[in-house]
Amino acid sequence: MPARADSAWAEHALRALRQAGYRRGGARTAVVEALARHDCAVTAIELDDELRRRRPAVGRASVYRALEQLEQLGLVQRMEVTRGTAGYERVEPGGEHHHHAICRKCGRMVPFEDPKLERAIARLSEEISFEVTDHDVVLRGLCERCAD
Amino acid sequence: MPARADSAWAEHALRALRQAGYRRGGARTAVVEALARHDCAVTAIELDDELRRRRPAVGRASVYRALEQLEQLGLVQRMEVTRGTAGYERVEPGGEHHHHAICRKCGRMVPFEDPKLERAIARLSEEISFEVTDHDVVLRGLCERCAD
DNA sequence: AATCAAAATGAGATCCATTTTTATTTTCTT
DNA sequence: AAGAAAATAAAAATGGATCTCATTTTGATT
Ligand SMILES: [Mn+2]
Ligand SMILES: [Mn+2]
Ligand SMILES: [Zn+2]
Ligand SMILES: [Zn+2]
Repeated sequence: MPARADSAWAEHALRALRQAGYRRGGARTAVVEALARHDCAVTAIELDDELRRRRPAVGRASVYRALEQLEQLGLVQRMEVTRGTAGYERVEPGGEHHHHAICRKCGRMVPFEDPKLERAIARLSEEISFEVTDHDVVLRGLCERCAD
Repeated sequence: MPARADSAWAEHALRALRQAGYRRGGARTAVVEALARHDCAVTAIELDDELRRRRPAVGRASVYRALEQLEQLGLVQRMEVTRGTAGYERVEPGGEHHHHAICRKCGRMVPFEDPKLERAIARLSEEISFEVTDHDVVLRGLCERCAD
């Protein structure tokens, strides 16, 4: 499960960025810290709203840029949360991660993890003629509240 | 595996549409037939390109409209094929379906199916407090050709 | 076959998340 | 401190998707 306000992840991410040759920069750091505060997927727009009002303000382009770099380094995971908009959430260094069940009615997102599922995916990844590095599983349906 | 040029699916879809109360219409029928011709995901833009040049031409809006209706009825499955663009492919009435491995470099999409994976998902769907009706699995990485 | 309300359609306008551009500021090495 | 490279922000551009609305088609009813 995602730990709330994971500052350990923030440090991990900042370290990895430096390691990858990126210089330190205020905007990118702000994005990392914001991501560390969220325990599930956030959209770039939401992050932009949070960071726009800062002193100094963080630009929208910088948010997208940082997210892309972080995704590239495997520090965040990108997924489509609603039609046409992507959500981002941090990836824990240990490799532990979760997937999501998304309510088609209200949009609520419920995270889950399942070792059996992961095992099936791991096995499958070996079998197919494809060098699999990531995977994504989305369950869709109705959440508790919306189920008639 | 997806059967090539599945006209049985087209008839099935057309029947389901009528059944759902839709009148018959040239544009929608053209979209159904186009989908039947593709054995893996196609984007709305690709369908639009195919159908625009017809006599009479099918409008972009009609393509999107038909796709949404078909998805609503569970006749097609929507998925994000590349950043920001959705792909659609037919859903076989029997419930058999496949998932995709997508190359992050060249975009190639390789379909696969795996009973063990499906079983893991089915079990999981029972366990969580969510009325799961659909699922989607995407493996990402490098295809044979692009793997260094 | 003629009528007509409802449904379907297509062209273009519009929306909006994301990307690109560009001028300016910051970082960091020398 | 100086300079080259990297980072940033604001604005413009892009492009897939959606909306609008005038026109055409459908299918039930006469
Ligand atoms: Mn997993
Ligand atoms: Mn499946
Ligand atoms: Zn819900
Ligand atoms: Zn490839």
